[in-house]
Amino acid sequence: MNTDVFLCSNCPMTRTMATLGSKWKPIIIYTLGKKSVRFGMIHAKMGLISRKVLTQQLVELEEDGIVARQAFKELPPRVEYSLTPKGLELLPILNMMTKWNLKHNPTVEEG
Amino acid sequence: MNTDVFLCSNCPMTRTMATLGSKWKPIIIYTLGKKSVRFGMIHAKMGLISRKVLTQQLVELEEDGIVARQAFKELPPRVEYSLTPKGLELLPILNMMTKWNLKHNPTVEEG
DNA sequence: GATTGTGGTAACCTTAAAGTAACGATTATG
DNA sequence: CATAATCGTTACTTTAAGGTTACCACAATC
Repeated sequence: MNTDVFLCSNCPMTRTMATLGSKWKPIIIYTLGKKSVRFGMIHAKMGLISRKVLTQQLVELEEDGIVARQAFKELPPRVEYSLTPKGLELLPILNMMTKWNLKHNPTVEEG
Repeated sequence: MNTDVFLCSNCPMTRTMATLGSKWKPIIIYTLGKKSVRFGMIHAKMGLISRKVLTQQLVELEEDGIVARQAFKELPPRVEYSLTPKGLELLPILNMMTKWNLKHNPTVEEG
């Protein structure tokens, strides 16, 4: 019988979850999709996220090479975010998660 | 231009992340794989998780229909956990996440 | 009658993530 | 010189997740 202990710190799945597994990151990635989107527009689309947290998450996503940030030297400032190739490759995974959920969870109507 | 606000509460991806996106759940699912595994064995394999948290996560996974719990009427007690069909369908998704990470993140050797 | 093995539970504490509210920089506009 | 627009930052508070320790039930064994 296999009794090897699973080593979290070195597990690619755990690292992926550590990268994506926050409340907002998957939604940010989905919101960006294949487009380049301004900070204010991301914020508006996501509705309830605070600007502080959105900034934080975007910085982390950029550090992880998932999102690219492009700042234009204009005033008032304009900053656009888009997915890198690495980030784009997450879209099919997020899509599978969506399909899995739709298949197994009957849609809940609230309110 | 599309300015629709994204509704998190009704988003299948967000619901999926809410279901899976904890520190331990993906590892539990991966540890179970296609087998039926005793509580103590899961705990031993996962190394650092506390029994309290493991119990908690297993209860939630069972409530979400991802894991099945089978208690044998023996003493000392024996309880085995396994993935339901719904849970088994997560394995390829977790696998894609693993592949994505291995492709993009050079393995880090620590210690 | 003390010890072992198994799958838990209960009470409490710590830490990490997220939320809130106010402010900063810069230029154009009125 | 006050206001608006845009993308932030800073300091502080709240909330949720996870961790720690000790305990319980029950039968078999010594």
